[in-house]
Amino acid sequence: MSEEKKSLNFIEQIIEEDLTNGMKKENLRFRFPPEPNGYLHIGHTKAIGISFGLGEKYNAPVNLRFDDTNPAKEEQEYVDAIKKDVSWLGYQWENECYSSDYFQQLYDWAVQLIKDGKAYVDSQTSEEMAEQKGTPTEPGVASPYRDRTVEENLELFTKMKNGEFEEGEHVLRAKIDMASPNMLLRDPLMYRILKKSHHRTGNDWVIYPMYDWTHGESDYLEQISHSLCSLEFKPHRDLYNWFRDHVYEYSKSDFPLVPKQREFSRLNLSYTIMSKRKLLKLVEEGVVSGWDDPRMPTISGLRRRGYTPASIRNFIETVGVSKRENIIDVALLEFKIREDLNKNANRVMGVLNPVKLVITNYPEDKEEILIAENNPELDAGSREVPFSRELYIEREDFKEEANRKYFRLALGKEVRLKNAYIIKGESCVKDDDGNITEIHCTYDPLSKSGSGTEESKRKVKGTLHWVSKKHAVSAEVRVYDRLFSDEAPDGHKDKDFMEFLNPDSLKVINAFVEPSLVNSKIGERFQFQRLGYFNVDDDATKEHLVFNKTVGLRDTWAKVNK
RNA sequence: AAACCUGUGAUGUAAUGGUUAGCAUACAAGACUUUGACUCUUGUUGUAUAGGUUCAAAUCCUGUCAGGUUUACCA
Repeated sequence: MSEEKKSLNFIEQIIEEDLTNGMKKENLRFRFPPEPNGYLHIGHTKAIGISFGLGEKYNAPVNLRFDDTNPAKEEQEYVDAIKKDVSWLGYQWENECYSSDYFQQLYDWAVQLIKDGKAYVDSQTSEEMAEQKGTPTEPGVASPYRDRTVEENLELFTKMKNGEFEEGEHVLRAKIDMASPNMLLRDPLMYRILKKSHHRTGNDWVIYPMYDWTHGESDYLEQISHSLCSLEFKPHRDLYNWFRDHVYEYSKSDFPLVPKQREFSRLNLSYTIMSKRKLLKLVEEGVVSGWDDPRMPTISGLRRRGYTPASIRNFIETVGVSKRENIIDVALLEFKIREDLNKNANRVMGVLNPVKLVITNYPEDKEEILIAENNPELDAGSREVPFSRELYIEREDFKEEANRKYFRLALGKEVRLKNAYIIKGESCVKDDDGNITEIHCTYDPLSKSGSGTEESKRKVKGTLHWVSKKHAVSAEVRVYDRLFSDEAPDGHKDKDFMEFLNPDSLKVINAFVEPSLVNSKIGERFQFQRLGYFNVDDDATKEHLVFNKTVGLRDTWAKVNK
């Protein structure tokens, strides 16, 4: 535990600096502010990890705030899903907040701004306003309504609030600077009329505050010390500060602390997309089965896929925080889940691509119960696995002839059956098309695993997993591949991300697994030895087992074999 | 040719002017192995570029180049 050696990321450095400049540690407060218009994805876990991580590090409160200022897109379903996902990741929020709870306060402040000549009602169309806005290189021009009197503005704004106008007739704008090089400062909108029911406030309001007017003030009301967001909000910072500084003048006695916005780069993962809008499209077009499809980069998808909260948190930790654009190799995420599951998942045997193996010198009616260790990494005990004359092994684990690089079963070659005996390939049976239907072998009765005999200690190069044919339990196994075939599916200007969909991202297999798995529970995770990590899918029932392949084991042989 | 932000191996990040630029992943070679896994050992690749300041620059300054962001009644 060398605390002093651990380096700080740039946000931690800012906080440390604020602390040395006199900010009290008790005043540290953070927030995670999702809009409830979709499910959380792996990209959000970075933001979650940063703010909640800071909360843990400084023992400071972190609010979960729903940024719900657009009734057209937000739904309770998403609120529930977001809360579930954040909790599942293992974070606890101090307060559950809603921007919509601040609508009245925001309105009151807006009225004050109008009275101070800092805001006005504009009555042009959005097209007209867009035209006046100018471009980054040319200044904008003032709206003809910019100099309305305070009285007129007040009257119009009140009528807007009272629902006396239709959508689009008027908006409230902050009066800042139409010539600012920062386009966001060219009299940004504060309110628009939206005659839609809100998931929390119902029909109480027909004017809704815009993001910029809402977000910073919500931070201020909650007395957030550091408001952390992603880089695309950097240009908003000037506006954040403008609003904040005015509101502070109105309310500093009640709310003395001034929040500070800082920006970090968002997370991008290779071979996937991270846009809610695009993920929604995958769901709506039925490309995936839902937001929690195991191929989705959503938290709910990863959860269903078999990822653990710890693996995701470790991943985020390793990725770090900076201000540069990045694409993180999905291999790192896979490493993190393997690392966790290798340590914690019990080992079992299952055969995904079965071929029959007959041990010709094993007695017809004999059955044995063999002992198999659950997890060599842990003291996780052992289980019983039935063994008999006829087994299933993987089709890839047998070749009639093989070179010395091939460690598996071949005619005349020996391998060990995991937890069982050493066998030797003798012959195989083929159908009319030349496909192998049955493999015949002989076994060495003295080589039984753990028996302590000389024969049992013999080294053979290969070890195969297997399932006793008579005792095998059939199971549906869903094998996933990446959803997109391109490293950056939405990184092409000339091509739509849908063009890169991988048609083979899901394969459904009928497999045979060892009988101990009939008692497995939904969500339970296992290592299928030599194959990978699998978990029990939500669709599984007692009668019909369903497994998801979380991730394969690292496979050096597959690389050599290519 | 606007403003702002960002450039460190393949990827991500560290070094906060001061030893051979560290760590993780990835990749490669080997050891071990009743999982071709895990673990262990070893190895390859890097400070965008040109100047400047300094005894000393990845770090500070200037130019160049490259990438990103901003022109929603979305957040």
